[in-house]
Order: sequence, then structure tokens, then C-alpha cells
Amino acid sequence: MTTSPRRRGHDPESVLRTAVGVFNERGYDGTSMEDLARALGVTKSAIYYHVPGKEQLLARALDRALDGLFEMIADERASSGRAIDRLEWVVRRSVAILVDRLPYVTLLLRVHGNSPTELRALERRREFDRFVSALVKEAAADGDIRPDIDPALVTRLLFGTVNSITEWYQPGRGATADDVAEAIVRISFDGLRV
Amino acid sequence: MTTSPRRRGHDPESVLRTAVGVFNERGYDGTSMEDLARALGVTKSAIYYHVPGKEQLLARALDRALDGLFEMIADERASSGRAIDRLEWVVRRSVAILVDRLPYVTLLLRVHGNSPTELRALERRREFDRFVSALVKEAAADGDIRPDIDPALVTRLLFGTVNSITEWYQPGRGATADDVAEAIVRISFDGLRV
DNA sequence: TTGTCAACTGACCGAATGTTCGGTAAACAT
DNA sequence: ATGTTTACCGAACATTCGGTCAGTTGACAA
Repeated sequence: MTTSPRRRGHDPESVLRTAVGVFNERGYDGTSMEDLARALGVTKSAIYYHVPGKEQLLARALDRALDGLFEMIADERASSGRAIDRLEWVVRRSVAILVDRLPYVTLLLRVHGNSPTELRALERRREFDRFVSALVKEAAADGDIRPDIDPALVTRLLFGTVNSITEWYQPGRGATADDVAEAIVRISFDGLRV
Repeated sequence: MTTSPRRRGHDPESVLRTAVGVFNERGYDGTSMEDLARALGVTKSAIYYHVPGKEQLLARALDRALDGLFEMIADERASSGRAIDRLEWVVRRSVAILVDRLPYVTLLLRVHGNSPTELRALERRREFDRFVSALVKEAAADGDIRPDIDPALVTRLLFGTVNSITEWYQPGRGATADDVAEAIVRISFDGLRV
């Protein structure tokens, strides 16, 4: 066995998973430790045995989302080849990561910057955005994207579409991750490519 | 003069405007009445002279967003004519309303359902979504939309794109509302129409 | 000069917040 | 049987929360 089926109870991982679920239902600031305790079936104080506190739960969740995105753009396929093809690959992979780490990315996309933890996450997110933005600009310079729309606007709309997945996607219900990626690429790129 | 230039101080309208601004910066639950007071340059208690409370501020803001959307779909151009053309009109009008009432719609799109006020807003929003969803389904039935993508998915992606405007649009900076509407229609509909 | 009234302050309330801590029961190791 | 560890509870903590209320201020009318 890979995991020993010890006795009952929670661990840092299960607490995080449950917490992120509640954060997404009620919003991070709208969730009290009492809410988390109820969802976990324990008392408030039991949570502190497994994790250092509320903000650390958020930090771990946000890192999980951001790490996935940065691992992607570190891949060779994000940096070599024609820009328009790299862009399509990044869009497809982004959809896959969004769906795979749905609750974590959902949380990330709703961060406001109310704490050092949130500010740090926002900065990393902006770095990812800059990468994508440069990619679109390159594809436009290559003449592979319709020239009548500002590349900055294209970036916004394209990844606005991708990110909007977090607002409605439910695993197991309806379209698969590949279905969604395929639909976005078809609609957007058929409308974008020259 | 349309507005009498009385004396200094705030009124329910200016309090609402400022409050919605802070709500969008910090999130509704992340905003305290103390935060609002600071932004208004008055004491907490002064707010209660103009407005009944925090939740009422939210309720008024959400109504402002929702009223705009429902006035639109009550228009004749949303109900008569070919479905695909009605859809394009609704998309263009949605962008216009989103930009015109940006802070209010932004707040609406971030509602979780943590209070009766929020639940009521969510229900009205779902009603709007059903209208749009039916419109896309109709256009698909007319054979005016590519048949290889599920109409439900098309709806999600199309209005995911439109709604994502609230995440980045800044009035006066960059594209105008018409620019954005035009870009969305070109990209999406060139990729959608058969 | 006096009175009115819109607009606000400052002190305060009970409830809820995130977090800490002393204790404890059961499982496990020896 | 004994000690140790794991996972938890209950009570309390300081602070912040949304909200109330009696009073004050300053502009205006009479």
C-alpha cells in the first residue's frame, strides 16, 4: 500500500482540501474557523493541531495553483516553436491545470491582496500574465493573429475565457477538460487566426 | 441646475459609490465599516446617518447591476429577429452595461450567497443566464452556430468572456466599451458562426 | 439672537473573530 | 503494565465586528 490506512482523523492535507472547498463556497474572508471546524466535524482548536492557521491554509492553496502554472511555462513547448502554436499549447495546458487543480485556481483568481500572502500571490500571477501577454504579442508580430484587434485586448479576452471556467466547471458533470480546451481553441483561434 | 449644490458632506448616493469601490478592492466580506468610514473621511457612525447598514449597501449595488441587465432583455431587440442576431445584440449590450455600471456588476459577479441579499441576487442572475442560454440554444437550432460544440458550453464560454471584462477593464485607459464589444463579437462570432 | 435641523462625533454594546492552552482519551510501543 | 504519541476538546484570550445612541456642531431661517 502507498498510504497506510491508520486510524481515523484528519491530516494537514485533508484539512487543506476541505478548507479550500469552504473558502470557494463562502469566500475566504466570509469563512470563519468555526465554519471550517463544522465542515471537518471537529472543534476549532483541532484545526490548529494540523495547520498553523487560516492564512497558512490560503498560502498553501495559492501556491498549489501558481506552481502548476509556472511548471507549465517552464516546459520547453512554451518557449520553442512558432508563437501561435506555443500560445495554443499554453491555452490547452492552462485549461488542463485549471480543471485538475480547480479549487486552488478558483481561490487564486479571487484573491484581493488583503494580506502579505495575497499580495505575494497576486505578484506571481502578474508574472504569469506577463509571460502570456508577451506570447500573444509575438504571435501578432509574426502576423499569425488578426491585426485589427490590439494584442493586449486579445490576451485579456482569451485568458478571461479560460479563467471563466472556474465559475461553472463541475468535474464529472458535462464536458471534460479536453472538451473545454478544444471548444476554446476552436472558437477563439478560428476567430483569431488570419 | 439639475442638482442643487447644497453644502458639504455626503449623501446616500456618494456613500454607495465609495462603498462599492472599497468592496471591489477588498471584497465585501473583507471590508469593515471602519474601512468605509476611512475611505469617506468620516466616523463609522456617520455612515448610519445616510444608509441603514452594510448589507443594504450591497443590496442597492447588486440591484443596480441586475436592473441594467433585465432592462436590456426586456427590450424588443432581445426577443424579435433571428436568434443569432439577437445574441450578438445581447452580447454588445451586455458589454455596454458592464462597462457603464462596472463597479456594480463587478460586485454582482463575486457574490457567494452568504446572506438573503446575496441569495436573492444569485437567483436573479441565474434567471438572466437562463435567458441567454435559451438564446444560444435557439441560434444553434436555427443552424446558425457551429454544431460541433455543445450550446451550453458555448453560452458559458461566451459570457465567461464578457464577464471577464470586470477583471481588468479601466475606464479611460485603453479600449473603449465599443472596442471591447467589437473585439468579442469578431473573435467569438467569427469562430462560432457557420 | 434665537431656534431649527442636517450632518456628524465619541463612547459604547453584544456578538463574532482567529488563536492559545491546559487537559484528556484512546491507540500504540515497550 | 507503563510510557509516549496522536488527535482532539472546552474554556478562555484579545481584538474586531456591525450597529446604537445621546450629544455636538455649524449653517441657515425667522
